[in-house]
Amino acid sequence: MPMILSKANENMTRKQRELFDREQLILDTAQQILNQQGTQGLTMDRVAAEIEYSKGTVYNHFSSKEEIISGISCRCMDNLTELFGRARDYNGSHRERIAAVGIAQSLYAQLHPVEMQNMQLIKSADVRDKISEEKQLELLQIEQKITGIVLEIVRDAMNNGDIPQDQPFIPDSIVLGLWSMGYGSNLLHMSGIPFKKLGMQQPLEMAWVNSHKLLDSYQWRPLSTTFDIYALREKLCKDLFPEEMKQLNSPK
Amino acid sequence: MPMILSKANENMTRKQRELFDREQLILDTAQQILNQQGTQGLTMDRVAAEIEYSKGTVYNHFSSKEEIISGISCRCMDNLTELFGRARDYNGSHRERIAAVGIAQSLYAQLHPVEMQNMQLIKSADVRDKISEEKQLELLQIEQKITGIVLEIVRDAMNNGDIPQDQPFIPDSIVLGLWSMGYGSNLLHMSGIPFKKLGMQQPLEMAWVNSHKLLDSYQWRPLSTTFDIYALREKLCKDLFPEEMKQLNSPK
DNA sequence: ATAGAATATGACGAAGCGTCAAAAATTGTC
DNA sequence: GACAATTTTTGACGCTTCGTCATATTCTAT
Repeated sequence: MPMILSKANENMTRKQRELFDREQLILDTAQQILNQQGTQGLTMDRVAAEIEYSKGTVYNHFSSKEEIISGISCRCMDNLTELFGRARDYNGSHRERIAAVGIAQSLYAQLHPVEMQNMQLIKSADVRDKISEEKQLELLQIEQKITGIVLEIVRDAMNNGDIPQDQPFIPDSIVLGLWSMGYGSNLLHMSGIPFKKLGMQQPLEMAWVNSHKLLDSYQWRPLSTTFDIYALREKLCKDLFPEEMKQLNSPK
Repeated sequence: MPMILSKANENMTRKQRELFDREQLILDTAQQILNQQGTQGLTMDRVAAEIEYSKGTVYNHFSSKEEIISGISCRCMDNLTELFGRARDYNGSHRERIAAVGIAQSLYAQLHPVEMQNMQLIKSADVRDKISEEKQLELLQIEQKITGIVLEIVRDAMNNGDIPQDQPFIPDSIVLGLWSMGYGSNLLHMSGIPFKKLGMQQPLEMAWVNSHKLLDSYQWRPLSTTFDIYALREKLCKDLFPEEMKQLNSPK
């Protein structure tokens, strides 16, 4: 069996580089199919045909369809991590940074809805059981990395005195609160429930309001009662995610 | 083709009653398989074998596997609705009632994890596309019913003066906030992420805390700073969900 | 009792997954 | 450069499941 490398490396032989490149090609192709035709449109035969190799070769790289999907998810989560990283490194108050994380998530969900679905899909027990131990560990590590970024911002804010420390479970509860809210909003956003028709606001829009409500409740200063959250959003979008905003607003 | 009724009715003929009963039998059987063997374990052939009819007969009732799953989800959502109804009808403050809704959701998630997964599964685009218009409408209507219960509690609270009305988007934003948080927590709870190992709290536990934080932020009186949320939880569990608590604590 | 309608059946074709023995390509050695 | 050993590729194959449909069976009403 061939040696497959999931991470690029300096001293790879030509052969290894070839294999690595093909692995990326498979993921690229699969992702494209996924975006165009959804999960059912993604079949191993189709991927094989598309990359002009045989099915067996595809199986040399990924032992199942689920492995491919989780491979795609890993890359997507890396991309999301990069956006989160920008938020963490933002030169502003901690409250602004944590807000930027929320924007990052929302932007990503809007720009890459299919990928977002996949990230959730691989969390379901059925799919997870079909993924190898290694891939599961890889996913977990990325997940930890993302959580770590958020946790770091919260801890820094606490050390900086922006959040009073008189409450239990902080910073866990803040992280989980924001995480749940963000996740849930995304899920509702993609659920196809016609909120507009039902005379309700959009979940993603409300997530922005409610996240700030939550942070206010933890007394994370400056409180949103002292500034305009929509002005902040515009500022952060412009400062941190100009490219993403352009993509979002351009006619696809 | 046979006439299939999804709703029970007073003046059904014997034949219609038979068909209706069989439809329930199929759903019961499928649900059992689902609980024991997961989504992949559920096949049309297996259902047919189990109910001792042929596959064609199963297809006379449900035109695809997804239709069965959404049928199960409808029944589960009805059950959840019943729990929510208890919360709404609770003889206590509005804040206590909305809190009871949160408990209802959390209890249901713990008692019926597989069903909860399914309710989320049918929201994914892939599955939704395979469900008939009628079933989608039925799902939407139940969803609206559930939302309506929560909305009703919030509106009553506002009319009662428990929530100040100086903020925009209320009550939408409260409903969506709680909904997102509840959904997200469930998703994380079932995601298999080892929060305990990572030194973090359990999502469902944190959802309880964070929901109250959110309500506090909307200044929904009485504020959680004036009472013990854990004592409240115990009281509500005892008053409203004694049977469910017993099930939860009994060794399955 | 019997015709006609309603319902049940399971063999069948299609599609997709994952495997594996054989074929092809690559590498190393003299 | 020839040749053996190893690695890689291939696609036909077996298996499972879905959903269909012509045929068989059962029911109903006269």
